Amino acid sequence: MDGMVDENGTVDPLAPSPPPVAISSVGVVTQQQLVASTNIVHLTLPASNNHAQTQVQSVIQPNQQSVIQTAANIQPVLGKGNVILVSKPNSVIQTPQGSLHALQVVETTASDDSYSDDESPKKRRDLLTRRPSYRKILNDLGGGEIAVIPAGAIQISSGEGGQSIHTLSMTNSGTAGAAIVQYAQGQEFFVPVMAQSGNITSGGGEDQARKREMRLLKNREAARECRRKKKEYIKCLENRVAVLENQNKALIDELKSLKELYCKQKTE
DNA sequence: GCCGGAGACCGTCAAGAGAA
DNA sequence: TTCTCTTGACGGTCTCCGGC
Repeated sequence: MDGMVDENGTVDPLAPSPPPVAISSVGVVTQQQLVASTNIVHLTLPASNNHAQTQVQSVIQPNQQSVIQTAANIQPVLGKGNVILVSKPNSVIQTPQGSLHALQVVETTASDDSYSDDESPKKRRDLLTRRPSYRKILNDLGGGEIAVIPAGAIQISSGEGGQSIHTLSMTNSGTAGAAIVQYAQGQEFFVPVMAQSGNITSGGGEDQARKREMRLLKNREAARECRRKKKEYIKCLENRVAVLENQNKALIDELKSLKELYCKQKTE
């Protein structure tokens, strides 16, 4: 999706992504979530007081400088050689030639095999030219699991040894077609319910109407999902714009100071 | 309060792509 | 070839806001 920069420096968000990279932590990075094809990485850095943690967002471009954007000001927890602008709402950590010692960029082999060597040239070209669907983007972003769930409450065990059980409750599950599934922390998603086998009629007109109803219901839900993904995608792009603008600003500032330094040395 | 424009959201249709 | 999924396009509804 990103990583295609034209001669003007503009990034084409619809351009295909390079193979994703994973960030392994060295020291300060305690948690990371790889957002693969957009190459946006969410990191959680320990704040200086050991209480709060600081969310940062990074855009990793394999052949370019990396940018780390922070949602809030962070303390300079990284080693020497890094440029950290903590006075601005969106800080930038520049890593020219790997000067960001806290992070290592490593190639992954497991998360994406779409660039394997035995791919046909045609398929490769398709991958390079075709715009990925929002679903693919969202899957790359780490979400997007779709499940068909029977009516009733579901418990999910996410911790080791059965700790941390979450309960999903389904509302309006008695209505035909679908139910809202509510997650414990207020998140909701919509699950179409499969037609019960006893209710399916074999009559011509009625069957047609039922089929149409099902199609409309599915499409309605698909459209809703598509819009949601599109919004998320646009948000992602906006974040990226902000990150790149900050990077641009930082580079301009750096250039300015280097120029001044050069002029000073020249006059001496 | 009323009206009109803007923006957000929704449902539906249609076309294209990919899977079966 | 058929089916399903995804998404752009279109029109409708609702809400908010500024002007009158």
